[in-house]
Amino acid sequence: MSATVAGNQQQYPHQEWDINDANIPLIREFDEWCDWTDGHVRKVYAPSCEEAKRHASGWAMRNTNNHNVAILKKSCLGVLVCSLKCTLPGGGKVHMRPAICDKARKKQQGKPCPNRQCMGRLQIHACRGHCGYPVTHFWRHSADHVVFFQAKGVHDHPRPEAKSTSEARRSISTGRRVRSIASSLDIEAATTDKIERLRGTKRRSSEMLEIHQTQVANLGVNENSSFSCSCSPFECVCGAGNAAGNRRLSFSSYQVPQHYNHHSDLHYGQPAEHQQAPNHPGHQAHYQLSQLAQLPANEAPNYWPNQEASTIEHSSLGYTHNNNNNNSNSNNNNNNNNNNIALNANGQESSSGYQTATGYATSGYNDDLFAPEEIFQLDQPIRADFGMVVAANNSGNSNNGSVGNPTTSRTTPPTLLDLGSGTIKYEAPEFVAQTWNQLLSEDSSSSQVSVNQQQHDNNDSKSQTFGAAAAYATPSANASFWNNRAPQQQENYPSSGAVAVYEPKSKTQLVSSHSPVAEVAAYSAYDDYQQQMVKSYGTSPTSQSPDQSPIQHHRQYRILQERLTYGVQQTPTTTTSLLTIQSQASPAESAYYYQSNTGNDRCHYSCDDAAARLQQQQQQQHHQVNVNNNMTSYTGDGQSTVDFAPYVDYTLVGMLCSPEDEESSQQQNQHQHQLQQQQQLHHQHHQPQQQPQHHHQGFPRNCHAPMDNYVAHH
DNA sequence: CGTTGCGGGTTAG
DNA sequence: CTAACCCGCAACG
Ligand SMILES: [Zn+2]
Ligand SMILES: [Zn+2]
Repeated sequence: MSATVAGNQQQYPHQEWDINDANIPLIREFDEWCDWTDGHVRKVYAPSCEEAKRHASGWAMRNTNNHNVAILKKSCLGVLVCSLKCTLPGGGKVHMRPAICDKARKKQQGKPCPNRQCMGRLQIHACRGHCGYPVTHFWRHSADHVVFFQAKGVHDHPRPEAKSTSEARRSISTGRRVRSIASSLDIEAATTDKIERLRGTKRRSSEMLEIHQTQVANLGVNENSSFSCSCSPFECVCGAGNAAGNRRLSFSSYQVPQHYNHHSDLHYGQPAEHQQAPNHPGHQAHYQLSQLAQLPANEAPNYWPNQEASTIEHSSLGYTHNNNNNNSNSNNNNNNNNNNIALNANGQESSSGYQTATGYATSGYNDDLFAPEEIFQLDQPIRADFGMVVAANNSGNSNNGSVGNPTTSRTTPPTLLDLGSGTIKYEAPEFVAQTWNQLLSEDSSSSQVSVNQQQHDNNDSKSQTFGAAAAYATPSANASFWNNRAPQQQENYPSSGAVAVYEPKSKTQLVSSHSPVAEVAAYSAYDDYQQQMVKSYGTSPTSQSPDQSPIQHHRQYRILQERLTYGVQQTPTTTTSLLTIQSQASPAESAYYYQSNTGNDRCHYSCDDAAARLQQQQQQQHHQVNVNNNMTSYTGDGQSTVDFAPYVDYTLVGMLCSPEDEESSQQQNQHQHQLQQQQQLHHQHHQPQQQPQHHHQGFPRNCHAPMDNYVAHH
């Protein structure tokens, strides 16, 4: 993960910093941008990182009032899934992006499933990854515009489609329908992710889109293969044809050039082995530096008060720890957080695993699938590409694949790590050093954990860190050690538990948010809903089934239009299990997991802290890690893994429509779920997710504990 | 029409 | 005391 903080820390357990800390850690290196951080993660982004400045995330995060001016807090809205949990033709699952705005989100719920064949409705799978509550992201800016990011909790749901995708869909929706939007979605998702990864930082939505397109173009439909392009007949953008061969190329174009973006890039294509990517430490760093200089202070939000950069602490690292902490929530007080955790890096993403998993697969090309809007044709192609690649690499698995992609996938389950990042820097003092002030804020609870993390990071991190640091930093130090930690998680796929059910009619509630409880209810409802569906149609609920009755078709048809909007995703979840399977790469790379952590972990970490940390470190590590790694093949990054998978599926997909595919994907999902469950078992605390808890019930405490200080504004 | 931030206010734990 | 949420407002695109 992240940037390295000044030396010590990492090496030492504490290293970590907390968002609430009064002092800003010195940073050596900046982390590379990660859209899909999962788990308790800490990252430090360069002032030049646009995504960071925008407080962006692949996850649908909405702003939440923590009454702390200095720290921006956001909570996860989860993902929109099909009430029937159908599998897309491609094997993927529906995983649309929830609207950030409450009003818009409400409208999304209850809409027909994008999968034409499916009679299901969209429902929100609320995030309960942080002690039963949604995963939270905290953003703070130092005086020098360095952006500090801290995430708490591991997402217990698949990744929603990329923002760009949803945007595209939206725009499109107005328009026509192309074929399988759904599939597109899936694809896109996959692709985008991939792309992003490839690019690394860049990605913005716009970029993303572009990429997709290009890719698409390149990819084209596959020839024969399974996919056909999603483009509308008239509008085919992708160029279908070629796909495979091109695919890579296309990618490469993007990716390649860029340095690696760490993970992404290379990984993709490559088989696990490559995983690593090149490190290029150097340049990035450089640029960062320069940028830093450039940036005006103003722009940045003030989350962190400026402190200036001082050089600072580095060593301390521990810096500081937080004492001060603020909490993110200001409401009241501040406490401190305590410690920090550290984790490592790499992972950044880790969690996602499930997501990834899903995925992809297929894509759908099926026309069937989608509905009207489908717009995204592009995506599909893309995926294909990816998929292709992946497939090649991994081939075997159909799973999700995972492997390859970083993007989606789960990446990492392994990854997780939280912390990790910060390091203090000595070195580049200039940059970073800062002190924060503290603002307070919530949680940051993290405290303690000292774990380290780095390793993961390493891998991931490798990529992540940029240059400068790299250069000097002790590489070894950080990385080496390792031992530490990196937690990873697996994916827990959420069983659906969380999902809100869409209740037919009435309620369209927004589930997402918060209370764990609500969700529960949903569930049950959900089941009912399904039953109903079944009865009605007689056929299997899921759309998938090839055999639909005419009637169904009609319905679907109708639905399609509605769907336009929705996205589908490929089965992400599955991945996890897959992942495990996979290959893995060398353990080394991968991160470690914390299993425990993962799900619960988070809480632990944040919440429990110390204990958690210990456990994590020790335990997790390896096992998990390995697994993860393997899975991913790709490398380190968590993310990636998953994504690829889809591809793999892809091939399979060709068949797409066939139910089978779905099944496989489902299976995967199941696996994930199982994993999750297992994890959960381990951690009872967490309960929240599984059952319905009502609000606060359970976990919270655990979680809370950590927190500490903050300031309150008010 | 939707995203992003802000911030007042409430409330469960 | 905390933190999760609700809700409205405003700027922006
Ligand atoms: Zn469905
Ligand atoms: Zn989430």
